[in-house]
Amino acid sequence: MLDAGLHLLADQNLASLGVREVTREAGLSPAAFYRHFPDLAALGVALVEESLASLHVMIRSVFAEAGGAEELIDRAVDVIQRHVREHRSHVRFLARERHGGVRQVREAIDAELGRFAVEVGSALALQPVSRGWSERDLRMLAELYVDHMVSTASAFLEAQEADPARERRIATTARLQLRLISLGRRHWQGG
Amino acid sequence: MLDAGLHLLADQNLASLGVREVTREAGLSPAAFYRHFPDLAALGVALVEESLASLHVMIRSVFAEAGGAEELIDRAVDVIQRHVREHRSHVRFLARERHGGVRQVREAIDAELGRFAVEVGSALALQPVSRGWSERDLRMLAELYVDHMVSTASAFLEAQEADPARERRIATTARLQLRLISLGRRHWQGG
DNA sequence: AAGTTCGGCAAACGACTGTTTACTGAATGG
DNA sequence: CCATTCAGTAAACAGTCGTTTGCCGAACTT
Repeated sequence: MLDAGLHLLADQNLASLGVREVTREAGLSPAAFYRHFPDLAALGVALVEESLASLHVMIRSVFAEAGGAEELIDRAVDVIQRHVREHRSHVRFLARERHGGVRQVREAIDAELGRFAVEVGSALALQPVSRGWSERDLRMLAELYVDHMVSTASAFLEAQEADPARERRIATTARLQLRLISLGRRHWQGG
Repeated sequence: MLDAGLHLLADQNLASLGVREVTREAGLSPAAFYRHFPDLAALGVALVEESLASLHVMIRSVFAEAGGAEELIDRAVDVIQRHVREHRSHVRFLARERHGGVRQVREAIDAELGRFAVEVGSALALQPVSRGWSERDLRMLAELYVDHMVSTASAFLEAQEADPARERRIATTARLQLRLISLGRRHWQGG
């Protein structure tokens, strides 16, 4: 049933989804829906959880093996690109509902994205480059990285309908941007 | 009628909006809608145009008077914050429909955001700091700024429901991030 | 003054909606 | 082996929906 919903949300958004629509897609009767969810909002929240499970795995795989700044950047962009490719529907759902019409879902996504920033922050704190950085500056940097990741993922999402050239352009741009940020990081001295 | 739509889209998204709903809000009969738009998508596109008109004015006001990097950063964040405050509905609409369920609207927003990046790029090219920058690097930087602006505006949007403390925190973070980017810019040498 | 466009209305069409109810068979557990 | 939970069904409820049609007054145009 989650799969049915996700499939329908490919070109629709949660607020315009119908109970009957979902059950029809799933091959069930309308009443069956209420056996599993009270609301469509509840189904949305369930989809958020499903979508974000893989995200934390993803970030850890970036910082898993150490390496210079360049390798880290390349690996990060690669991981984002692959993640969008392999979890297209989930990523699209998150992008769409992040500012969508259903508050519960919006808040669930934002909360999870916040936890994500904290996780990135801890990983950054362990890098030698961050020696002497204040808590506040570290959090600011983590948020910058997360926002950048979100933007990049969105860009991949729109491109990745069989347009490899545009896809490569996005990857190149993302790498350059990360390199510029990394440069700013090395010359940072206090806020 | 545009106003009625915009008002309803405060807690809904375009795909779930109904013709009857809009006309009811506008105090007209359902049939009246079709005198002005063939579709609800058409109404959406009209709203996009209305929403983005003020954006170009806004950016020009940032670069209007010159000044050091610091003044520019402060002014940019100020302008974004004020813009979100004064055009709340329009900004919310853009954020919501940028990845929303109606393709025509999505594409209209993306196209306009692209033109926006070009405009920022030209402005950046005029700054002394950009001497020796390649076309590609300039565009990359412009996109980074635009993405950052979008993220910041979204953050303001969620906060600005009578939560001034969180609002200040966002402004501070945005300024720090821009300062870090500016730092990376000064030390950039070719891609 | 005559004609035409413009923006509005009420009414009607069938199709689709969310949700509740009462019922059924299969699995589970004591 | 009997009771209970689980996951499903069909049918019905009163609404709402998008869209078309025919009609009407006011405002321009010529």
